[in-house]
Amino acid sequence: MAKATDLTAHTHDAVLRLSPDRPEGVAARPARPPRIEDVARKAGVSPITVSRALRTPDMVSPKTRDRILQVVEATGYWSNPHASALRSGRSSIVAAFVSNLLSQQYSQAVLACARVVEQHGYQLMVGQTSYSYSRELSAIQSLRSLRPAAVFFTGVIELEENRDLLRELDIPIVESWAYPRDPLDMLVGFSNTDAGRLAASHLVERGYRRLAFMGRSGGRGALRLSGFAERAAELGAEIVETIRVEQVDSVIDGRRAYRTLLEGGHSFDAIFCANDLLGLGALLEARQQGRRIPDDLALLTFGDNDLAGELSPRLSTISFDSHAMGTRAGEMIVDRLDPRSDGTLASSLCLDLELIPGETT
Amino acid sequence: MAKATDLTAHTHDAVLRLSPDRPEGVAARPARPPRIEDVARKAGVSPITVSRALRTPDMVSPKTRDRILQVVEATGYWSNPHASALRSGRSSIVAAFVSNLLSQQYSQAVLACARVVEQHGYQLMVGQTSYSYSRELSAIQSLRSLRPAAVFFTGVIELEENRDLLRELDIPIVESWAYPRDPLDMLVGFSNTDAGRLAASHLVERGYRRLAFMGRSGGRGALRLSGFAERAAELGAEIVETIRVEQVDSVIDGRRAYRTLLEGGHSFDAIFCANDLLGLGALLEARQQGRRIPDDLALLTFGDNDLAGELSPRLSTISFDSHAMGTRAGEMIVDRLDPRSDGTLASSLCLDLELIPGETT
DNA sequence: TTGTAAGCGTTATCAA
DNA sequence: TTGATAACGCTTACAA
Repeated sequence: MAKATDLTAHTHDAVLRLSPDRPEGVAARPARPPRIEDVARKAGVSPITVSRALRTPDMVSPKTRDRILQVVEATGYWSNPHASALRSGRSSIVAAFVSNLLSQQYSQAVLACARVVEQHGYQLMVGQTSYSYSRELSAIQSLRSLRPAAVFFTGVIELEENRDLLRELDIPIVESWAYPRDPLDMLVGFSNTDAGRLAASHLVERGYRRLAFMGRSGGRGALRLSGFAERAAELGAEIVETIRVEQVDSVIDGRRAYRTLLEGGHSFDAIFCANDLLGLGALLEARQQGRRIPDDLALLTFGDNDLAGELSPRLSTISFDSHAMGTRAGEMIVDRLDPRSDGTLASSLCLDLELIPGETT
Repeated sequence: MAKATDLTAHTHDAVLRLSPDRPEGVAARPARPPRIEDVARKAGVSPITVSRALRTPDMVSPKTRDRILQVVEATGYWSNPHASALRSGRSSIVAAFVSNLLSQQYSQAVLACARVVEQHGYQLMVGQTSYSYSRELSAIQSLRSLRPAAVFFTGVIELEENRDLLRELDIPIVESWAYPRDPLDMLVGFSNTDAGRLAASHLVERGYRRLAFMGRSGGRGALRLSGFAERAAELGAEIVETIRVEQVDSVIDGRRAYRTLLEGGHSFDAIFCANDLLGLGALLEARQQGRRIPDDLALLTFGDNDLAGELSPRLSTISFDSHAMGTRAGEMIVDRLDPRSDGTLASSLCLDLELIPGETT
């Protein structure tokens, strides 16, 4: 790939420099940001009143409040989140932990969540847990002193010890991407078991009987497989081979999984790929190897990947709305954190799965 | 897409619950995390010595240090980042701002950067600026009181006022994704102008003369276009049409751009797509419309998207290593923050671009 | 090498 | 409705 070097000549980019109209004589902002005390002095009140004007405006008289807000505006005051967090024991940070930052689905959910919480004055801090219990533990450890306002996981916490630690944080927690019976706190999920069942139903309905499965070996992959196997058995179809993959970072993993599947030597007429990149990779590899799809081989994938519907043939897929998932998670969080909330927002939600038939089944 | 509902029955996921071997009689951890004072008391030293043992181990005698670290381990102590940041005026947060969180390239760079800084005890906070000056401003505003240890931008800061604000933070700043003459501080970039020039050279060399361009209308898109136009003119090729797109979120935008291009009515034999999703979309749309590639139409794209090389036909592309970019950015940051650094690490780097010929030119 | 004292900027608590 | 005071947990500055 690209190497760094100073030997080759590179053309400098003629980057646009926009100079705003800055009034004459206005000095550059001071290096030290204004403190609450500066605002208080200029508004002729005490610091605590400024704090109240910003945090609980109802407790300050409209006249005083307006004067303060004017000074805040003029000085560009922004409260120091560290001081605030230290004193109050609660920060304005919402922590989000993603199993894999490179996966578009997780990013999408996190981004949607960020949009919602940012509108309510919180900031999203993203971390990665890499599907690992130890990474999960150190992530949670750091939360203990970070004291975020809330946490959002793109997954559920399995390790009992980590669950205990999280409960002790005593903050809103949103788990997602599955539909367990006993979430830690709040949940925006979908049923992975149903995803597998739906896959088997669809494939059998289309006449396929010799089924293969490929998916991640971890938690949700296993759930999808169990639903798939269960339903296939009910319908009298056979699962001839199961390919488990440790980590999926790119379509290349899907190509590899497909080749591994072939090496098994079993004959199969359909594959359920319980991960979007695996599905994409399998499709590309199978086509390249000259398999006619879906005549020689049917492919059904799982995941909210917009590329599935764009390829030709369009990939049949079981999908859910990861953007909505993040939005709902954000809404649950800000609702729980809002003292004026009436508490009627559901704290557990199971999103529907949608089978989007393409041209591969 | 998927709707949320409570009407449909969903199968609960039988989520694995792992119970670790926890020694009998050991109480659950206290809800209040241990403070430095707790550690100090147990180790028989003063709090400041604990602080030094963790932050500047060389200043503490090995014997004392070991005793302290043992207590730290036993108690699960983790310093309160807010208190630390408040007192020292510097937090362990590295802020990263991405133009578009959904773009794989940016995520990849940010993730790589996160890996590096996390190994040095920093935590990455991700924000999005959405290619907008006002979002950029509010992002920078929040940095003033967050006092992060450093900032990483997947882009360069154009607005002079925002540049001033950033300079006043007086922390390491890494800009990227371009090669301006005057970076704010540190830089890991590549030349967008050269990317455009390289594209024109390649297409003309392959015999194409009637060229079209599609790209984002913003800063880097404009730079790629200018290099492309410049070089095309030098080589006597004509740019028959230019499609500018405001925002690119998915391959669908590329499909749309291609259709817009057709509506122009000009004839062209090659397109340079200065954005990977535009290129992917254009390829899919052109193929669907029955264009033979590259006989009827050549396609060259720009961007570090691993899918380009996986499709058939493989997309010819001008690529750079976004992962390396993030890694370098992280290395620059930790080097600058490390008091023991000898300061020999280059603070500006221009990555090479690589033309990867596929089957579309 | 270790310790003492003070303070970072905010907000909880109590008082007016 | 507003204010005085103290404290959140850590690290700087200085002293021993």
